[in-house]
Amino acid sequence: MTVDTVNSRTPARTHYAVPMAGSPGTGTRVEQKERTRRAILDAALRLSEQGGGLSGLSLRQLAKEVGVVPTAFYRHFASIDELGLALVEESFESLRAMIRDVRQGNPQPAEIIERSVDVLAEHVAANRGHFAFISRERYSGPPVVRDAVVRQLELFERELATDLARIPAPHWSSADFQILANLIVGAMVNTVVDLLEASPNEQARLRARAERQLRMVVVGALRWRSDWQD
Amino acid sequence: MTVDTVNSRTPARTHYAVPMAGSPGTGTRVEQKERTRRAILDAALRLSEQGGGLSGLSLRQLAKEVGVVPTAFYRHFASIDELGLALVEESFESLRAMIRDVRQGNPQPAEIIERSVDVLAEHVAANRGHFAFISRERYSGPPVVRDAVVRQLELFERELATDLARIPAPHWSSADFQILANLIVGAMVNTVVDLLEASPNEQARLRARAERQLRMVVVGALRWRSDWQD
DNA sequence: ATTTTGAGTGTACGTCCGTTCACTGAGTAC
DNA sequence: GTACTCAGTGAACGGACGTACACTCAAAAT
Repeated sequence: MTVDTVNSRTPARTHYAVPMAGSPGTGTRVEQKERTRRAILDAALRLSEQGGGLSGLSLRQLAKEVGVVPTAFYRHFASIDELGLALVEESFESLRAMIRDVRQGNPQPAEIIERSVDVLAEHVAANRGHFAFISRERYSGPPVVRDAVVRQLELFERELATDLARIPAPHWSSADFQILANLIVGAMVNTVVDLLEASPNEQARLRARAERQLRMVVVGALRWRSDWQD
Repeated sequence: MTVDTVNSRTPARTHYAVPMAGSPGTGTRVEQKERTRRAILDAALRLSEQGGGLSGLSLRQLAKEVGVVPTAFYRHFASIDELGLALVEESFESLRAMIRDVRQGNPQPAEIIERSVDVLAEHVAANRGHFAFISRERYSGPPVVRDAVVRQLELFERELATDLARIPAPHWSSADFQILANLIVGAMVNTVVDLLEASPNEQARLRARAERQLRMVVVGALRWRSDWQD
């Protein structure tokens, strides 16, 4: 019986004991753990983009993709919700890297729209997973994750509003900047969603569309007086 | 054995044979079928709003909510996808009723924005389920349903573009109207999403925001010349 | 009065799910 | 060199899922 148990388990080791793809066993224990954690995060992004979002993701499916037994998941996250929160964090880090990228280089007002859209398109292409995650889980997704995304997006919107407040607009209240920021963020999120499932030449069209929309909005904003109505 | 079978099945009839809530058995057979169909559609809207969207909806859950045995579902729809398509149809019927409601009465350009937003808010409040369904399944949701929603939304956008094309704007191309319509529809869908989970006094703020955004966009549009750039 | 129809019933199946538990064994601290 | 730690294993559970199948029994058709 003892022999039986040993025999039935030993071969499994050759399949599982070194679970990660690519460069397997190298490194210390914490490095190995981090590597598995990354593999889980990546697999979760990949699978939830194909399947029905994060809520439609199963532990077993995820574990199989990573090359690990289902229960091993719990060594890294207490639940799928917590995994989701980590992905929110990561995805918005992507987004903040993007605006940092926009800012650095040139604050010339004339080019800023074109440059913003270019950087947006680049970052969306380079970080599909993160942007798809944000725009998807914003509406579907486990309530906790959904709330986290919405909160981060509101934060981002407020930051944009304070940025916008530096443009010279005599008759504007701070509420007006907030409203304008909401409009712009909404339009850009819509652009991202469309970009994510567009062929390369459609992407060019979408970039042109985004630029024109931003220009329209900015032109409207410059002519706007908050005391016109209401 | 035969007796056993009969005995074990007979009592169930008293629970299920007249399944619908409210006014149960009245009417012809086709009326009764229609009543069950409606109950399924309503329950699907209700449950998918609480749970994880239409993709997170289970046949058994749905059947229990309706007060019917799971397999009875197949008398009305071949699959959940097909049920989803019926809901898309119904939801966009709601939306078209809304724009009909905007049009009738007054085409005064000065009031049209205020009236549009008012009607939007009313219809969203009156048809929560439909509007929530559209904005949710647009991104999550079974691929077939998702595609149907996206297609209908594009259609709606094109209709708005032709409506807009009647405003006097000398330097506009038809592509410009399309782009403007996209911007407006996007902003309104965002408004709907926010309205759906807002308290009554927040709803007033959101209506004011939507009005201002529309005004900003329209002001920008009127000053726009498509030959400015690109 | 009879047959036919079909919405709804109830059982049973195989599959996947999340989570528990005791375990192994290589890397680490002592 | 020994003891400890802990990422990963694998079996087992109870429950929910979709769907098949044969059935019932009033309403509709004849």
